[in-house]
Amino acid sequence: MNQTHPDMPTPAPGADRLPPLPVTVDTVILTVLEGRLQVVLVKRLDEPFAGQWALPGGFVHPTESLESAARRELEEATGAGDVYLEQLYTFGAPDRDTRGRVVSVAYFALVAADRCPLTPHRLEAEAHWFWVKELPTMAFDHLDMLQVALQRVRTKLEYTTLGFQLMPETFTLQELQKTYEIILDRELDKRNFRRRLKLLDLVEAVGAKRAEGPGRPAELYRFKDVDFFHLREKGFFLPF
Amino acid sequence: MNQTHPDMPTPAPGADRLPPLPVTVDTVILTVLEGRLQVVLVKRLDEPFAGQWALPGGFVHPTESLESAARRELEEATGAGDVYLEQLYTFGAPDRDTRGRVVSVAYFALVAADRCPLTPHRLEAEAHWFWVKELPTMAFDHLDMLQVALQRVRTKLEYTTLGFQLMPETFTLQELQKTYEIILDRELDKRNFRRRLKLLDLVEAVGAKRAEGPGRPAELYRFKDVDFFHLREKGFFLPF
DNA sequence: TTGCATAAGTGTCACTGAGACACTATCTAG
DNA sequence: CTAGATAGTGTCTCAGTGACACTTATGCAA
Repeated sequence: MNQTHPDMPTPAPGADRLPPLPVTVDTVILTVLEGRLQVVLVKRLDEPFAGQWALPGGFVHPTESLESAARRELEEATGAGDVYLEQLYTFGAPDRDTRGRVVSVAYFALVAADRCPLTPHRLEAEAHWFWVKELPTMAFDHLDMLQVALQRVRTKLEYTTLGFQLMPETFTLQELQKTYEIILDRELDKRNFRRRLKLLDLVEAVGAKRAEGPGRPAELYRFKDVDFFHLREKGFFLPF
Repeated sequence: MNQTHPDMPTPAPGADRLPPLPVTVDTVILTVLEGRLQVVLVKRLDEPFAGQWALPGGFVHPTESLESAARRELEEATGAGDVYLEQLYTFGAPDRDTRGRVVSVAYFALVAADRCPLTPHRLEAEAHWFWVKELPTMAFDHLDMLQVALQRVRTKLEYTTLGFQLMPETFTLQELQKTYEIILDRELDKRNFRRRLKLLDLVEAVGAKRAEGPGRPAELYRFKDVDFFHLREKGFFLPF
């Protein structure tokens, strides 16, 4: 065995101690807005990559957890608190920042469009929603982060209740299906989709209807309180 | 928006720069040995937790990637190179190390028993294989790391070819099934298991047989070269 | 008010994969 | 050559999935 042992003091002495590294969090904030899957990017002011777009991120403060740091970035970027947030992957290639070694813990967040005060028009110049199919050049390895996030979200959408995070309190089944379709980037069958929801007992009608222009008005639904683990035991899947 | 921007120089100046953090990797090294799922733990020599068992780990060197660091720890601990290694999760609770803030990127590895030169008897005193059902008290949050690794391995076993990493070059179908059973901690049906293998076209007979004492000798198999993504398209699952 | 356009909502059938289950084949050792 | 041990194989039932078309409820314009 070797004499490098796990974990060492921050300021404390240590013979085999190596220089500490800057640690940042970067957050992939996703929403469905205007019928498109969109991500928040902020414009960098400083070098390197000044003027380019990047994921919102920043340093981890000494006293906060990684998730707290990510949540702080999230709130600063969108104003939305109490949002679904999940650790994605940690990027630590030695050359990922041209200035020196920086380790970045990436998170992703799903924000319901109605809980997110930002729209493309209300945003200040330095932050914008971007359609994930129409991205600008991005700084660092942030495009990689986004790709990983998209893959993770699409995969988890099919076997978790992740998609619910993007819906408002009440919604029509068509809206829910549309959200799934936008994220998965393919069409789903209306009847199969609804059969599945009924089978898993995930939603309940609130008893009201909503008319969207002409045509029969749609029932409004809300999510039932389902505990995730119970669903897993029932063989939980949502592969529409 | 705020003025903390993603990523900052290591030695370079910066107004909003925060103190860098020690970054370590810890590796959950798993194998199936003596009919049990086992994990490598090393005995700590220094405080804190001196004398307790911990996952092999250490500092990330300035010039190596996170995965390289994990692989280095892996080789130091087991002598085995060219092993399946995957990033697991990053642990960064402010109080996870009593000496100060340390961020640890956890990895897990699957080592085929026959490629791993260690056995419980050949190991030096300070490192041992432990049955995952009979663990000593562990330092830091390393028990959490192990739990996360076990869950991840069990989940991925069912929809990837992860289990193949634990098999020698050639093997009998019973040995393969046994490996799956040990990791999943439940019994599998022999015929369903084999039907599945045949259906997915994952293995091929090498044409030789092996007699294990009395009884009909077993066919020897090897894994076919299968590309993972092709399998996913075919709706890849291995839920035996 | 009528009817036309629009969107919501609903059921069936065929196929495939999964789980449960028991016997036959091939070898070794005495 | 016989007994004991392990390897290897097929069927049936059930549940979930995908594909598919018509009826119902409303708004609006003539």
